[in-house]
Amino acid sequence: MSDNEHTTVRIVDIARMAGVSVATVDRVIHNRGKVSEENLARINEVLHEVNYRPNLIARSLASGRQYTLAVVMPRFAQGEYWADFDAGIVRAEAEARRYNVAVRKFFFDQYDRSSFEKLLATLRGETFDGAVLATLFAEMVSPFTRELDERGVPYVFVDSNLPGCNQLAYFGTSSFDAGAVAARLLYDRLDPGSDIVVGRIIHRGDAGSNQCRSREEGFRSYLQQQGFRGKLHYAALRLDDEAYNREVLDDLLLKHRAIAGAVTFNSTCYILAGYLAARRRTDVRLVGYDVIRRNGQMLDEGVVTALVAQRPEAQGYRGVMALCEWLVEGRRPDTAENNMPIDILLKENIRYYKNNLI
Amino acid sequence: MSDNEHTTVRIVDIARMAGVSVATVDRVIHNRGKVSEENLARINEVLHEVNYRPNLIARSLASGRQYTLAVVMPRFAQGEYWADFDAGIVRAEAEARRYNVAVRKFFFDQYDRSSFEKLLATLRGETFDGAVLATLFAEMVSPFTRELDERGVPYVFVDSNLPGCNQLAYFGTSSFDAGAVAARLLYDRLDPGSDIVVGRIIHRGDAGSNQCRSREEGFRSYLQQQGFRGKLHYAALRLDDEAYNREVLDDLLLKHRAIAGAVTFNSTCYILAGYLAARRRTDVRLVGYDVIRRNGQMLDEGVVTALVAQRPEAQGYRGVMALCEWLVEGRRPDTAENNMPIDILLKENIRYYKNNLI
DNA sequence: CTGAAAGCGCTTACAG
DNA sequence: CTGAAAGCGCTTACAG
Repeated sequence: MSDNEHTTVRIVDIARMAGVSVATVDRVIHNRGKVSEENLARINEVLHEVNYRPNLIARSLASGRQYTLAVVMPRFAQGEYWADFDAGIVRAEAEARRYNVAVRKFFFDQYDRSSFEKLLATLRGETFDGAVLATLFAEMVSPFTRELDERGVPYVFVDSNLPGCNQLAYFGTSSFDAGAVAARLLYDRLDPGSDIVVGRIIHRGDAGSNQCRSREEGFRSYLQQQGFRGKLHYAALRLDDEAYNREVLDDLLLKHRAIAGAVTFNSTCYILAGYLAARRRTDVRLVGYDVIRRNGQMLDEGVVTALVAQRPEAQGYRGVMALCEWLVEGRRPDTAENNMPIDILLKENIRYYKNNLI
Repeated sequence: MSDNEHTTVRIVDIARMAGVSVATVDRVIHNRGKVSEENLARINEVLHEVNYRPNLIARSLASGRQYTLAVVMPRFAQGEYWADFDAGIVRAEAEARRYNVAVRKFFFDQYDRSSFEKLLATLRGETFDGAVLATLFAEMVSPFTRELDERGVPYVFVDSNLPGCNQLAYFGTSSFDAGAVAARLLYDRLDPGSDIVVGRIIHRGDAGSNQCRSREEGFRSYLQQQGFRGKLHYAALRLDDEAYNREVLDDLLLKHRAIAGAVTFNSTCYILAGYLAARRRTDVRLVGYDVIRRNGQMLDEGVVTALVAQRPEAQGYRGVMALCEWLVEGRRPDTAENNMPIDILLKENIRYYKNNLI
């Protein structure tokens, strides 16, 4: 049928078939306009006929186009939740580099909404071709995405999803269902009449993330369905004040003798765990979120019954790669809402969870 | 320091710095020999000095080198365990294509060792640049790897690891610990004195995979540690013979009234589940392996208490990608033994597990 | 609106 | 042992 020994169809082949030059074919492929109607039609026809697939490697090499991605995420210390997310970003970065995609990270303080406000101001002065946005401060993220829409900058959400925005994709768990999972894990080990402590970290200017709120809703909803008859008691704890926390918890546990369960809806369950271990309250079952180092230790030691986790590395990795594929190849993610697996960690399987990176 | 406006150092830059041509630099980079001692030394020095990083995209485009990977795996029907593994292969294939790496699949019948024998004979007549080997028939895989070693063909193991081979890497779970996880999940819901049924599928010429053996060891070891006082009863079941299975199980459950738990060590726990559902034996807790469709359904319906899973897609994906990176970039995997996460699925979190691909 | 030509960074014969 | 030159498939000025 042809004297062409190439198995893959190249632009020159298209050009020859359509009787034009490669430059014209290129214009059509990239919708750059400036092509006569008839050439446009003919070239498109050929393109379809041979099912043309561009060689992305050649494209990348030739174009020399550099993309920059902004990753907007909480500042973190080693061993904290967002460090795992960052590990995913680092992996994606290495891969994206091959396609001339660079990653710039922008940090805010997750416990200080004004820091996020300031960061947004900074972002307004920066240029980038795509953004990965951690949605902790939902009320501020939403309006900011309008600006990105206007600038024509695509963005991806991670951590928790936001309705009414034009996100290219979302990577994270269903917070509501993650709440139900925690409830199941705790309730499996509880009498229906037991009470439960809910540990909460109080921060300056932090009304609690919407993720935590959704988790709690899911948690309560599950208990209700199962006929839970006990009560939930809130313990307002502090991040680095062991003595204070001890006092609060001593008080609470003394007052409510029916307490046999405990839960936190963010990654700080090691605080409650530390207390229970110190007081030798092996009668209280504790369930929390995220496999950060200190939580993992407490699970290992048997103080924590179970952890619910959300693959932060995968969220980071896939967030970056989704933008990368969109920019470089013009390929949209198969699914916009990627509700990722809700992982369950027990003493018996936690040691392998670090090998979690995709 | 330089009038060169390039931020990345290219081969021409190296050549200029060393006072040679690009061809000579290329020879040094690829150890092709035929370079004088002094040039070799000088070029290597420059290479180190500037920390040269080749542009892989350009390399790939220029070399046109095609690699072929052989994936040796069980034949499967839709909805079966190896279909999930295959999904990972397919994803990796799409990615590897960009680097001129092609994938060829070679199938055997996992329940028929002679089929594997035949396949190995076929493989001896085929040429490929790397292989992903599912190690179900361990006794035959080991000697075959000697041949691959001689041919200089790198290989990766999946499913279960084999000692004493030169595998580039292994991707799979620790079968022993996966056994302990199943035991924990079952025992959590059992009285220490209850008996347990172990469901086993009997095949022609199949002595049982070493993966199942290891899982059972881990399972027993956990129970022993926890002070389990009941007995394990084996039920020899058939793949597609419901009537037969019913008879066997009716018999067993009648004889041993203490049975309150059940387990299978391969992916066929839906068989036991089907029986329990039909007989309305809600008093028997069942734990099994792998989120194949029929198992997932039974978990959803509450017949199965928990499933233990091993990320087959990730195993396939990472197996291919590891070989890809080794061949194209000469980069070895960070770790040779990649014991992947052991996942726990309950009714409450299974619906998100399909979004498991990396 | 169109095409010839140079170039992306590397590899590969080929001639010496 | 060495280097000049062509080419991988695509993009990008540039001249018309």
